[in-house]
Amino acid sequence: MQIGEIARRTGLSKDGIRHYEEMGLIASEPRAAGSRIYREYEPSVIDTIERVRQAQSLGFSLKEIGPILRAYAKNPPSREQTVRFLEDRLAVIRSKIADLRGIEKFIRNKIKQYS
Amino acid sequence: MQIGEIARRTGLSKDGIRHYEEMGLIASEPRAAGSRIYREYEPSVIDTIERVRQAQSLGFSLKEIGPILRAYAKNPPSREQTVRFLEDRLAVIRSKIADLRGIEKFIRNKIKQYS
DNA sequence: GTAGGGTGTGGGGAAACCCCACAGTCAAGG
DNA sequence: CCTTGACTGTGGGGTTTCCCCACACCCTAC
Repeated sequence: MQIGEIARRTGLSKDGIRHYEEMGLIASEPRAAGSRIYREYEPSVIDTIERVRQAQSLGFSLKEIGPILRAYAKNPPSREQTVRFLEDRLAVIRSKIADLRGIEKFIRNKIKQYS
Repeated sequence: MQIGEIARRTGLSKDGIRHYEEMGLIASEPRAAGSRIYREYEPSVIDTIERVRQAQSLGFSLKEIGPILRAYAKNPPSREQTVRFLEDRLAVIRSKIADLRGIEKFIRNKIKQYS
């Protein structure tokens, strides 16, 4: 598969895909085309990209996701590990929510003052 | 006041202060020192920096904050304008909260699945 | 006069891409 | 056979909010 199709199927731009590849999140087989080299992807990278996006939505950076993907591929974590992991993330998300709630409250108070 | 004192009083690093200045958020009087020029700040920039930080916490980028500061200095907005403005921000914050809640729910479901 | 603190500029880096230009590849159509 | 159009590659710059050097100069105190 060429980069364009991966892009269409994942919604991630070509630049984004190349970026993921540079970051070591996905891999391609170089295919010679005249004097040039084109990237040839296996369809499975689509799944990988989707997993990456999920991990991102959990608040991980791409740099963190690389090791995670690799660890996962080598030996999928136990249920317990997974649960612990998810609970950690839950805590992170909740603290972000708490921060935003603080801001929300701040704004509401301001509005009260002004109206 | 020199940059170091501003930094100490605001918690913003010297680099950060120079950055704010480049962005046009604060100003300094150049003061000659031998063959060099040092920045000399008025104490009021401390307040300005604090206002900038507040605006940031409301979700504004530095680029947006410049015009806001200037507009505010020229003619402070009416109560109505202020309220409308704050309500907009409130909406933004709330939608961010909603996004995070979605993620929270997602993680909670995952945890249920696994445990 | 030298040490120690402050300050200046310039440059590189981080995050996760976007966007543009220029150029080569390839298949279809005339 | 050649052109056209869609696709791809690389290289470079830009975004945002600073951080972190390195090197050099300023000034004060001892």
